[in-house]
Amino acid sequence: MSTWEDGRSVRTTGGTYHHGDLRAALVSAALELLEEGGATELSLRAAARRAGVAPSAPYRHYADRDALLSAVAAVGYRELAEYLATAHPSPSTTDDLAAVAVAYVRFALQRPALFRVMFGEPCDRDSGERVAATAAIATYVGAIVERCFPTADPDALSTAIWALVHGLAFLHLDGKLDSSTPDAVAARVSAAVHAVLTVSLANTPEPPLVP
Amino acid sequence: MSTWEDGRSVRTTGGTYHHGDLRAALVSAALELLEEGGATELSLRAAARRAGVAPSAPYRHYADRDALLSAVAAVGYRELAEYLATAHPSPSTTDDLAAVAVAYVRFALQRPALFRVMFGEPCDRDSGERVAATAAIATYVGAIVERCFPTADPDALSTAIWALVHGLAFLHLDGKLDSSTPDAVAARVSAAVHAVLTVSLANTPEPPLVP
DNA sequence: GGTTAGTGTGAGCGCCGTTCACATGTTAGT
DNA sequence: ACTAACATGTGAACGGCGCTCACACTAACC
Repeated sequence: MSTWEDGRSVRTTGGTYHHGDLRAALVSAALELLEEGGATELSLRAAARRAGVAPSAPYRHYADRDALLSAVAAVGYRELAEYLATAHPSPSTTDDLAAVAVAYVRFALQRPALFRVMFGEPCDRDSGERVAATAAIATYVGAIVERCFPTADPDALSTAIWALVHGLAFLHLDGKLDSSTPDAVAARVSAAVHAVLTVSLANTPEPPLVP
Repeated sequence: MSTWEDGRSVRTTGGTYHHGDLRAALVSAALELLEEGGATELSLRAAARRAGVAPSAPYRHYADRDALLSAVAAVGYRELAEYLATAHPSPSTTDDLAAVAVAYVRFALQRPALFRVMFGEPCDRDSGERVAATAAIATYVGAIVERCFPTADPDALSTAIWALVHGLAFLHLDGKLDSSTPDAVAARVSAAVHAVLTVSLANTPEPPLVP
């Protein structure tokens, strides 16, 4: 015993049982590791080390590494949702939409490792937390699109918008698009969103289909 | 010696030196592992095992695991380019563009592990092979966009289009969008592309800015 | 107070990436 | 042709990883 000598006993947030709430402590530890050292540093053992327990302890709370990653991803989704809401409470013009898009990409670039855990890893696609969180994002985007473009096909357009912004995030994240300064990124994202939303049918040989 | 008893000696493609061209053999082995077992199965040791050499041999040709991954990614880029060119040699309408988009997403879903190596991994962003290949993709998309939308801002619109398609690929890959049947995916991609390219300015409160 | 279930421990398995001293085969200089 | 230099592959080793299992402790319940 006496591995930990401080009062890490009862007070951790949302403790569901008596001593220590390791479950939550592991998620925080994992998030810290992610912010500090990127995805490379995130291992079950490292998280356990940081939480002050033996390497095997996490398995009492998470079936395997992927399960912990899913929990981490879930808080990532929540934080992304908050971040977007902060960027604009209820976007209803293309400019508002562009602002939200910029925020989405900024989140990805500010917390690349977390973003990659949320989206880049194939793990536990079907975890309940994950599908719920992504469904929330989808409906959020859907609501925006319906406000901005009431006459368009909401399903197609909202997946398109999400994909556009998501793609911009990943392309910047992977260095396919220059992301040296935040301003340049913001400008590019904004320009891309506006460009795609102002392509007039006049540019195409086909006649416009009135909705 | 006699570790390998077959004729794996001189004939491997593009052999630059005397016996075996391990460099290329490792890439093929890595590609095979990727197709067979996903990203989990891809390790330097496994590739070396499959190539019939000791675990340390690869380090004569690749500085580390990431370097091998970059080489794998490079062939992935080439194959993606071929695949897109096959889908449509010189797209010039929105329908052509949608067809290419569908091909892009289909490639991602047919070879998910390879696609993830190409885009999902943060490794060796600055490897020469990688930047060359992605530059090729960018200019390819740029050419299409210029043919389809001669009056639009080519830079903004082509990054937007690439991001849109790339985002669609990743969202399907990660299960954020249902990808149970190829047809459903193709329909969704096509719809998204068309939706985003037919949003008329009439839907927005702002007056159109003539270019 | 004693049983029982929930939690954490410690040792251990096999795999991984990576390094290093060494062996081998190829090439080049004379 | 002989040797020196070099390029390539070997084998053992290190530490870290995910994961499992038998065991110890501790809280809770009867």
